[in-house]
Amino acid sequence: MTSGQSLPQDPEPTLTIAEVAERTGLSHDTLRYYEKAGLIERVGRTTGNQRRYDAADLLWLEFLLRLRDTGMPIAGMQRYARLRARGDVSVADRLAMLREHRAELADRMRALRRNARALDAKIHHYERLLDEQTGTEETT
Amino acid sequence: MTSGQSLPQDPEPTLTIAEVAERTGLSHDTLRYYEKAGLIERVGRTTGNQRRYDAADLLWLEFLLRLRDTGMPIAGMQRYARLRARGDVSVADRLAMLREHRAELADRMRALRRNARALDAKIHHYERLLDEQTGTEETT
DNA sequence: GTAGAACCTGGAGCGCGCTCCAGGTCAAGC
DNA sequence: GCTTGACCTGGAGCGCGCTCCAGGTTCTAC
Repeated sequence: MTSGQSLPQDPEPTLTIAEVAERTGLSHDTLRYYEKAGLIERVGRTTGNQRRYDAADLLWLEFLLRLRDTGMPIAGMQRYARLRARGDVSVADRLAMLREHRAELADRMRALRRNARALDAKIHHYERLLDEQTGTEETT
Repeated sequence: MTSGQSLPQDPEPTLTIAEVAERTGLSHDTLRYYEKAGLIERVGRTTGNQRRYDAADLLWLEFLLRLRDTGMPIAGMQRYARLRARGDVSVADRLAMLREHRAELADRMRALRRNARALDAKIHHYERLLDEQTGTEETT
């Protein structure tokens, strides 16, 4: 019933911060910062107060990274994390957030495609220009 | 021979900073900042030292915005602007920069599409989940 | 049991891309 | 010619998302 796809296997909190940093590409500092910022719910600890992450933490971090990489600011992720912490009652709100974020992403992707086409045009322009220059110089 | 498409009409420097701000969406401060940073070559001035932009300035600004909006940092734009200032001899270098930038843009767009698909999956998951919840509550 | 690496905390600092401010000059309308 | 709003400059400040630091604790290997 609980998830567990495509990841290590242990549902137990066994990953050190260094291992999670390695897997997510985040730095130790960023992981601690995200936790302090409330993006990650309090991570498990050893008796000696060192963090031990589990597979679910890793999945959640990967999701956060998806939000981040699609342009959601930390404040947005905090809002989402707070909703998530409230459990199933917040599913509708989370869905609304995701839909809105998805729509903004679509807008930005459209804009990028427009700009990419314009860049392509400029590149082609320069390619032609260079061909001419080179041709001219060769005949000199 | 000099350009002049799709824009006002006057090749003369007649646009005040306010007008350029309006057309580009940049603030007055940002326009001055870009000039100070060397992104825009010294803009024309009135005898009273006030800026007057011409159509070419506007085209260049629009191009800069395209670079910015596709993720090029200021330092990159500065490099490009310096090349441009050297004239035709730098066409090959500018082309190389544009190609590299275009390739990075393609990478980022690919990553965005991947992330967008993952978000869609999550959204659909929540939609199904919500349907179930709602259904359950209705029968209560 | 001890060395050395990994980890902890709170808080300061940084790079980026602007944005704001103070204190002045200029221009357009009356 | 005067007012008022737009503009000027140099430089300080800001919000974001980390990143670094000091000073201490814990873990691992020997």
